[in-house]
Parts: sequence; C-alpha cells; structure tokens
Amino acid sequence: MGRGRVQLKRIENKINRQVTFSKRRSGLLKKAHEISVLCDAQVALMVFSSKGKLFEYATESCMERILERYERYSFTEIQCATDEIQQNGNWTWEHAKLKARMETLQRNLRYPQWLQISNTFKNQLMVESISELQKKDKELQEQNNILAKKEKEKTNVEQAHWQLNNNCQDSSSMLLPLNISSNGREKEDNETTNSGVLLPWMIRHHLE
Amino acid sequence: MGRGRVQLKRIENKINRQVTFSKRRSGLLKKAHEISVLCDAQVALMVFSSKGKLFEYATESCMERILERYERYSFTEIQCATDEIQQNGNWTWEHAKLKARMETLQRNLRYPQWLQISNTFKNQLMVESISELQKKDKELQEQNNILAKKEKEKTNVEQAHWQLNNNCQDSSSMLLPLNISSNGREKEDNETTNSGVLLPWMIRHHLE
DNA sequence: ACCTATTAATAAAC
DNA sequence: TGTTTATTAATAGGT
Repeated sequence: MGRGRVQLKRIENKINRQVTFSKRRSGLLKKAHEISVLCDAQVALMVFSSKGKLFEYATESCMERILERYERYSFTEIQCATDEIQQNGNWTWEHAKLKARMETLQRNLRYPQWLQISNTFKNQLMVESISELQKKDKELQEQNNILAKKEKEKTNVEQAHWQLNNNCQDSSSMLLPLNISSNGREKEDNETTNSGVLLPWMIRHHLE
Repeated sequence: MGRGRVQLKRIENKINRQVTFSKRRSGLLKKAHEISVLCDAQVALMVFSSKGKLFEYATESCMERILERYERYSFTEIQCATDEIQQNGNWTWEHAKLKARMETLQRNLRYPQWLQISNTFKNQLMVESISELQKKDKELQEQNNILAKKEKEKTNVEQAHWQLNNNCQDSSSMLLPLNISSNGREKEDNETTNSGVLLPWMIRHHLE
C-alpha cells in the first residue's frame, strides 16, 4: 500500500527506514489495540527501534500481567512435555522427539538461571493455572450441554463422555511438579464439572 | 477494509469474532515481521485469544532474549528516575512527580516479588546496558564526525561539544546501583570516545 | 507533518 | 478452514 510495491528486506536508506518505522509502528500498535478490542484478546507488543528505543503496547494497561501469563502458559507447556515423557517412559521411540520439544520450550521460557523462583510462587503458578482451567472447563461444559441437547441419541452422548474421560485418564500417573494446597482431588473427579479441579497438564487436551 | 466500516468495539457474534480474530491475528503477525525486517527492529508480540490460546511472534527466533532486553530497558528507566530524584534532592517540588513516575515504571517492570534477582545478574545487567550504550555511543560519534566536517565553523563545533559534556556532567553525583567490575572510570572520561564507558542512566540523554 | 496514488488488509458471503 | 470480491485502511513517495 503506497506508491509501488515494497520488497521484504531491510530498507537501506537510513531516512526512509526511520520514516517507515515511525509509520508502521503506529499502524502496528493500532492494529494490536483493534484486535484486542474487537476480538476480546489480550495482547502484548514490544518494539525496539534499531536505535534501541522501546515502544510498547499492552492490553488493559499492564504489560506485567500479560508477561506473567506468558510465563504461566510456557510453564504449563513444559509441564505437558514432561508429562508426555513420563507417560511414554524413558525408552520409547518418542523420547528423543519429546526431549527436543521440551528443550525448545525451555529455551523459550522466561526462567533464566538468574531467576530463583520461590517455591511459594511455583505454588501460585499452579493455583492460577487451575483457575484459568476452571473457566475453560465451564465453557466446555456449556458447549457439551448444547451438544447433548442437540443430539438426543444416547449413543452419541455416551461417546462424547467416553472421550472426555479418555483424555483425563492418565492424570493419576502424571508427575506432580509441586504439592499444591488442594491436591489429592484430581483423581476422584473425572467428570468435568464446574467445581472439578483440572490440573495444568490437562490444558492442551482441551484446547487444541 | 472490507465490506462496510467496522466499529471499534467487541464483536458480539461469537462466530464473527473468532473469524475476525483468526484473520487479524495473521495480519498482525505479518506486520510485526515486516517492520522487523524492513526497519531492522526487534519485535515481540504475544496474543492470547479469548479462549486462552497463545499466539506469538518474536524476531530472531527467541522471545526470551527480547523479554530480557525489555527488563534491562525498564531497569534502566527506573534507574534514571531514581537518579533524577537523587539529583533534585528529596524536597524539591519535582519530588512527588518523579516518585509517581518511578512507581508507574516499577509497576510495569517485570520484577515481581517472587523473582529473587541475584546480585550477579544485576551486575550483568549493568554490563549489558553498557555494551548497548557503547554501540550507541559509537553511532553518535560517527554522526558527530559527519556534522563536524559539514560545519567547519569553529563556534558550531565547540557548541556541540559543550552540549555533550553538559549532558554527562552529573554522572559523578549519580547513585551507583551496584558496583561493577570496571567502576571508578566514568568520571575521568567525559569525552564520548569509542572506549569510554557510558553508564545506564545516560541512555536517556542520548536517545531522546 | 501533510497529501494522494497505490497497494494491502479484510468483512461479508460462500 | 479456505477462496473470492467489494471496500476500506495503511502507507510509500513526494512536498
């Protein structure tokens, strides 16, 4: 958009580069804001100019919260990968693949050596993960109810239920990264009820 | 862009919202990538859908590095604010204003209570800030050289030099947040030479 | 910073 | 989810 096409490569002319940066930066920030409002999404955006100046946008005024959420999400991803390894045993053919995936995740995760995360915080991470999951759980439940109404055939309803149980069936064999205050409940509550507690490593099964 | 204008408010229809999210998300990621390539910028973008799924983009493959840079930047900003307070004394009329600014920065900074940052790392932060500054310093030096050539009038040259010195003059009265291995040099080196060490709180003077 | 010819993004419909 | 198309939005180049 503009007079003539633009190649996707570094603009060599310094002035043009700076002008384009200024224009596109405001465009990018605007679009970040728009998607957050239109689609009810949470967005964090950081742009460092080539000179090193920072421009940022964050939904709901606080970058901090979104970055913490990012950590929580990545933390859960690593947990999932770890659990997969646990499930599959250390000598299955998938081990190498999973280990590689986990290393990638770990590399991307914001817990460098210099961060000494307190155990208290790890606990809090779990609690927060759980509350997010409960929200999702509720949504799923609603969807299920709608589906159940829609398809009155008993076989269909049973199949869906079986699928849910199947996804959660391994929770008892998974490794708990930390004891949490309300632990010991996850096994007896296989139904995804509103009050049922879902643990972090279950996120993926439900979301993807 | 599309059939009809769009109001900047949450799309109530769930389907439309999801479709729009999907389209705009890819648009946003694309634009984030474009500005990074065209303008040589470093970009980090995180988008959480309303369902809680994460989509991210980061320049040069690694979100981690950009987030660390963000921390470094924010750290420096706080340092600057602290220094300003130090400079102005605790009872000047600007104190309240500066304190408020610092609190805002602190709120946005990614060092929550649960992060126990090691002293070693703080030291490293300083070193990294310095190396970034040295790069900027070099660029400024080049620009100065060009300017100096351009305007051969001695008065102009002297004025520019005075300005530089003026910006750095308070370095000796600023508070060092930590001792760094190469400290004790910043005072004797007022010329912005390539080898001269610039300390973090000087960033702002040069960049804004 | 402001102006416009153009291209790019995308809303709606399928 | 992918494709098409009418339309609006972003912006490159110039002033």
